[in-house]
Amino acid sequence: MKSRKQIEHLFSKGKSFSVSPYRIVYSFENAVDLPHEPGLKCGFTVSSRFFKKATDRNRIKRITREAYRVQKNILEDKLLLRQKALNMFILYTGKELPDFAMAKEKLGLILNKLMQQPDEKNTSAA
RNA sequence: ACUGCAGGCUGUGCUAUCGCGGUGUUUUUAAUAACAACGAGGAAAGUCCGGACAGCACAGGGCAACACACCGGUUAACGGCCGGUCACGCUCCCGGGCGUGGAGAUAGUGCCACAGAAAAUUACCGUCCCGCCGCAAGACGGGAUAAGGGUGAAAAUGUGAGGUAAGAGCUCACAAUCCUGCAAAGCAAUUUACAGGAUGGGUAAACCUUGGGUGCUGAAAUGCUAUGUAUACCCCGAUCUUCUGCCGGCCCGGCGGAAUCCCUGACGGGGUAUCGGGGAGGGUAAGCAGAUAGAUCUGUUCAGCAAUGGGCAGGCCAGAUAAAUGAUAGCGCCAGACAGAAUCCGGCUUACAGGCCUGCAGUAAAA
Repeated sequence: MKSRKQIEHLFSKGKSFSVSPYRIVYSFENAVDLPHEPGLKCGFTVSSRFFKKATDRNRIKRITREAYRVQKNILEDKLLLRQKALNMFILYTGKELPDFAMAKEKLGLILNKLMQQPDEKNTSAA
């Protein structure tokens, strides 16, 4: 996610949940622009309140981004199947530096949880 | 070889797979895809100085504010750097090395804790003289005195002699510091020498004085494009779509008459502009420029003690905009410190595991 407007919209209107050191803000949209592309946009952020050094924040974002990249294709397939777009933001709320194995495990849990969210939304909207 | 000091350099490497950023080439209508090379630092940090660049302001001068202050050089500039000079301190193998500092305290005002009599026209003790009382010791009163005591970070330049009632730079000799003049050396700071004068506590990161200097704001600067309320509103100017009479100080005003244009089937009703400039408000949060070829980098050579500068040859070396360097596996070692570009440079300051190099000194061994 790169657009300031989309991010502001996401944080004001989106839903959220937490998985231990992470907090996820997400919002499903109707995929109208590109029906053959998975409309999955994601951003990452770390609070400078807990990590004052820029190197530490970069490290956390890189590890999280890599853990997301390795596992994201299952979510893309599911979105393509349902013709939905998903905007999401992943915030790191922990206070200690994570390692990659832990980040991979947690991102797996997060993606699984997101896979089940579209059903809920469709039923509630209907 | 080890130790210490000083200075400089470096600061995980390779292979494979997957992935990220802009660029180039090819492909595609385009999106895109494939391939290629490149892709954080010595401090990118703190944002402390100085510039470039941009916008605004700007006759000249003054006031205020701010920082600067031995001399010369260097530079785009600097409070940086280099070289020199003086004072003080530390070290020393006594040649030197290192550190700190440098307009003015003799323009003026203020301040100097505690202690001490007194912190700048100093009299507590002491010393001396006079008066008075007393046999005397001495007490009291008046004066002189900065030699001695004690306090302090600091006490009126130090030593000796003369001098005196006792003393005092009061006088003299030597020494110290400062000022003035002058000679020699040096671009200069300054050094050396001579003559005359003075004896004055410290503090200017207290106010202040002197000198030369500084416009203000920062890339969220700034310029352009697109979208759009919008044929909106207000003001000004020009052209014009009107002509004419009366009222009114004037008018784009009011009343009357005549004519014309547009919309509407018509009565009727409505409209009557265009262009340029400005004001006030709203919307968008997109793109491009700024923005990465430069006080540039590498090598070499010349000038210079050096900082630095010139010449020649070659190179192009991050450019994002929620913001790119990661993951996995293997090998290697001392097991990877401090730490992440955001307009760009020159410095300063601070942080930093380990490794390497140079110089000096010491110790030990060998020749």
